[in-house]
Amino acid sequence: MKKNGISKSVVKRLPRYYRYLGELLNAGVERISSGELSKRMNVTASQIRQDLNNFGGFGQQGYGYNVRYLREEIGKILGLTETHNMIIIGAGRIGRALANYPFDKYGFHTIGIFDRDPELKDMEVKDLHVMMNEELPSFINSHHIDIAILAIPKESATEMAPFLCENGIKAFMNFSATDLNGILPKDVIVEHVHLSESLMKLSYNLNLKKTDDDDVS
Amino acid sequence: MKKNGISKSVVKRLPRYYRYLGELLNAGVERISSGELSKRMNVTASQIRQDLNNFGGFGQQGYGYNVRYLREEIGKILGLTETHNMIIIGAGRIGRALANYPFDKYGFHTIGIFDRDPELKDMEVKDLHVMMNEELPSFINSHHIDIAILAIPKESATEMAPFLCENGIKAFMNFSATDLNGILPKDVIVEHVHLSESLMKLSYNLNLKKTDDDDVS
DNA sequence: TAGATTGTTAATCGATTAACAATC
DNA sequence: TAGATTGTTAATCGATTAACAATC
Repeated sequence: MKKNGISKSVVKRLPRYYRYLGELLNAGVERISSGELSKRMNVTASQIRQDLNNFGGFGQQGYGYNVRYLREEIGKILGLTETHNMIIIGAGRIGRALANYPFDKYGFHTIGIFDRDPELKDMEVKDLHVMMNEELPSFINSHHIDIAILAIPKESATEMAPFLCENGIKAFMNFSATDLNGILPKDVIVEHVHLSESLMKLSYNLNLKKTDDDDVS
Repeated sequence: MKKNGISKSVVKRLPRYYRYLGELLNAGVERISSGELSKRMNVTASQIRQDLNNFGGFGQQGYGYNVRYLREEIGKILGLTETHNMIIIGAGRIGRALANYPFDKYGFHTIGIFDRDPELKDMEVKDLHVMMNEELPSFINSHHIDIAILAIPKESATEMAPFLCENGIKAFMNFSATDLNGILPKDVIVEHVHLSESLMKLSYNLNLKKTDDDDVS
């Protein structure tokens, strides 16, 4: 197995580069130097060059980087040249909102949304109809699913995630308040979105600022 | 101004400690050692002790940490002892889903939801009625708002965020695909939730795994 | 060619882990 | 008291920044 030499910090920055390059492209900018980009993105030019050179030399001395080309290359690295099929587990407000979210723009297509509540069966969500959890195994079996989005409470998530793995799911975007620790095969990929914890970080910083301001006065 | 000596990496872990301690408390666990907690959380015991000792000595040699006490102290550090009022900008699916999200559990109360679309005016969302953006200044003025959640597209966000700052907002939870770079006062706090970029990270890792698997076969 | 800017090596900085004396 | 486990210092590791030779 090829060892993965790229650090998480670098990978986390790739989508951000991709986004800025997209904006530049839209603005009709043809080329950009690491120095210019660093100013826009509020990072060091050094970091940009280091990050990119993990994957190859995409620039040219004396010229900089071709915006379109660099964006395409980062897209390839991120796997955005292929489309990804997703299912959403949970047809509550969050699940439905995510089904309507414009992920298609980047090739992430939601092709199924599931719930356990019979009341929601067949409910129309975007261009889909809510299916029951019992239908999951056969659906997964007959479609190629890359990602399952868990839009359910943590109790359901700890139950559903292993079940989905048994049925072949290899990657999750998890909105529930659990890390799914120790209940999934080690090769399964999980991306957590802990909304409450994001608010807590905000709260911490607000609290900090308040204390600082008090010191000043 | 008291300089903030706590690193972002540490702060990011605090809500997670808080969550695990809450689970332990619910499970009736009275005390826990850094070693025990480290196993559950998949971090080193050293890191836990280092992290906590940034804020004070909450443990006791030979005993460990009292779960209830430690959780309370982390709650204080995170500012969860006070309630926070929030407004949601954007009454689309995401905005409405967030209005119904159980943030109240941690003292984050949504007291207003706004949109620019007259069609949505007065629409019922949870226990609220959608207000128009024009009403924002007077609403902010007559209520104490800690956080504004931006559940709008990036074009609207780059317009609304500075406007909200002018009207006294000091912290944002930003769901739009922009960093709001350079358009806000430096003391304003922003927490970004870039959902598309989370999917891209997933995609990167899926891509990586696929390549690795190919090497093996 | 001269100027600009990359790719890359070396230096610095910060975060994580290890170790252990203090102490409950 | 002896055993356990913290708080904290020291060592290691990794990530970021600086510097500069290569080169377009």
